[in-house]
Amino acid sequence: MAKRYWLMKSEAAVFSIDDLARDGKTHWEGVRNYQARNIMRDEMRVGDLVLYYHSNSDPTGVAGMARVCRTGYPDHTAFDAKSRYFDPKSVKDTPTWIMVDIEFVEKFAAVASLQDLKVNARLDGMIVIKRGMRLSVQPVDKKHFDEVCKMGKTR
DNA sequence: GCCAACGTTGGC
DNA sequence: GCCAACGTTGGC
Repeated sequence: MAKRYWLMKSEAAVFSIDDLARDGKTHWEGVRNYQARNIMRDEMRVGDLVLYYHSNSDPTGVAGMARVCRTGYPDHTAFDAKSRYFDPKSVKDTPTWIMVDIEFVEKFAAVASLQDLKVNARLDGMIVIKRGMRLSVQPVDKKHFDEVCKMGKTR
């Protein structure tokens, strides 16, 4: 199967590209949206590349690149009553929520800001720049992926 | 099945 | 901090 490309959002204050660089890899826990879950459960493969997006940040935008290193498996934080991601409706036999693991690839020289993504005609149609788009795990066309990487490396 | 109310996301 | 857009819930 051909390699696919994704974008994943994280609040920079919660877990940033610097945190990922420090730790090397991480569990992508806490996704509580069915569309995003379905992507992680059904579509992500080891080796797929990920644009690492900082939301609620200054600037908000793509801060680096990561790679999927483990395919979907149950998100254990949903079972933990003390976790902020606890979901009493998710039971261990039939887990509602799924996570993947991703590993650090690189931090961009400069954040490819949302503002810059929006004005780049080569990125027309990219999901993340659509108004009101909240999906935290989303597919990215290869041509868009390559263009964002170029922006991150050359600015 | 409809849809109003509610909670959350996330840009600004 | 504000608030628009969105997803989910629950009454009917």
